[in-house]
Amino acid sequence: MNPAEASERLIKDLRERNTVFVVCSCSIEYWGRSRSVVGCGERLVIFKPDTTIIVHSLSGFKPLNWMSPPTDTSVEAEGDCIVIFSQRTIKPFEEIKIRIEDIIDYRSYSKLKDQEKLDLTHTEKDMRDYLAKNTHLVHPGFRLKSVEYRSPLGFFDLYGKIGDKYAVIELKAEKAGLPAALQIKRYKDWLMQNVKDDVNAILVAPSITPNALTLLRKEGIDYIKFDIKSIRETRKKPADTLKKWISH
Amino acid sequence: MNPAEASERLIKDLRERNTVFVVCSCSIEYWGRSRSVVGCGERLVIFKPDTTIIVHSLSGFKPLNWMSPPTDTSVEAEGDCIVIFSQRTIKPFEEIKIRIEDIIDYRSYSKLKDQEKLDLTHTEKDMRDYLAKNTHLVHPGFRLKSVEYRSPLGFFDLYGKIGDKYAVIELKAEKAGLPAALQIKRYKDWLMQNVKDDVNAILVAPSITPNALTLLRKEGIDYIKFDIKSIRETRKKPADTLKKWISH
DNA sequence: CATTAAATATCGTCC
DNA sequence: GGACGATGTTTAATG
Repeated sequence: MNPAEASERLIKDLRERNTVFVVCSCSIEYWGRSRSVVGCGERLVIFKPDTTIIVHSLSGFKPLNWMSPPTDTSVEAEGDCIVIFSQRTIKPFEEIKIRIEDIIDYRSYSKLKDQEKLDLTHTEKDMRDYLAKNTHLVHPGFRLKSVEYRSPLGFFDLYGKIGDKYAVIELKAEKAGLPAALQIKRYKDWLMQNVKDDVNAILVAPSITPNALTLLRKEGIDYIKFDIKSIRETRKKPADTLKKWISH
Repeated sequence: MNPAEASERLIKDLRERNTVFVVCSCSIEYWGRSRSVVGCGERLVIFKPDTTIIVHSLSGFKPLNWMSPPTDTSVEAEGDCIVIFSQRTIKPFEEIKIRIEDIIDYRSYSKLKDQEKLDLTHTEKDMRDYLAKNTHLVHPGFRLKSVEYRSPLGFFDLYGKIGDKYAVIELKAEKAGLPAALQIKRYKDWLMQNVKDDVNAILVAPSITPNALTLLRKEGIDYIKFDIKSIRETRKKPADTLKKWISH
């Protein structure tokens, strides 16, 4: 398979929206939100049916380079190389040029199917839903008025009253840091200025950094320890399937 | 290749730190920072030499599931399936179980090599370096004292004086939003409380959201439009290589 | 190891 | 399409 043939095959595969996997030596240039250049090395290039392009190096979670769909892509042989040039067709406009110098393996797959959706739980959204139904865990006297209340300063995760006082609740599914503390501080400040002098503010999180806790103390904001992971066991089992493994 | 044989081969490949690429029908469970479950579908599974595991579905940039290194992984045949169980050996501890029901393609590669490093430019760091050398672009009278000044509230990108007044400069390489505006506001507030009454604060960014600009106006903070992409052309060319494409 | 901030962040959602 | 916030964010730098 010479460069011209390889180009032809890739063009055909991309046209047919096949999934393509190429192990190759390549160099890459990227222009867009930032710019990047990398010299020749052996990498894994993936073309997905939705026109996503991903280039993985041999280490780490993050791709070396990538293009998010929708992209337009051209392929051509250029001497001993195959040059792939791809442009994103919506904002932010981006471009990538992959110059393949040596194909180590080329695989393509048609008609791959995946109907299943990922069921992700124990996120901040789950925490919000759970505490909205179990308001006593926030405070015995908390009366919920609104979930995700849209204030000019941002969303109040939970908003309501405790006795006569308004109460704003900020939730974090993971350890709360300074940004979270500052966030609820400005919610409290805003409420005290614009709604009523006396306001309850509570930060709910599984843990908190010392700096954040100090700030809360100073500002008269409560911290409540709560971990959605320890409460919820709503995880579904993976769907059983009737499909059998076919031995060859 | 039956499940027992496939397991053996995968175990061998993982032991030898080969790069492995498996196209298969699989279901996946994840426990860790959150939890996820997904039923059986056709996906691309990548095992990297550094023990990274990535599962890509047929669309989108983001993997369906993944494990960041370092991980320990076990593989075993279980009836018609191959079950891969992997645990992260450092914090945060995480686990993934991939149940492969049908292998469509199995490829492994040894001795892949990639020495090249990505050269990324036009980032905030580049912008900082550039403006530190061209302070007049921030303000004709700006005298730089410190880059990345460590204050109790965080880093001041640029810090110095304009005339008698202290000046704090916050840089954004992309459009500045509310978070950026709030960030420099609290820098300014802190300086006015702890250093001196009168402080210059300037946000430098290529563009800004209306909300953020309104807040800056209200707070007496200046906004300067500056785009590092329009200034810098420091991008290197990809390294030429002597390696020739070998036609078969 | 914890904290902090940037990132080609990506992604969803609401306006 | 812009703006805003969560993310299994990841990654790097630094104390």
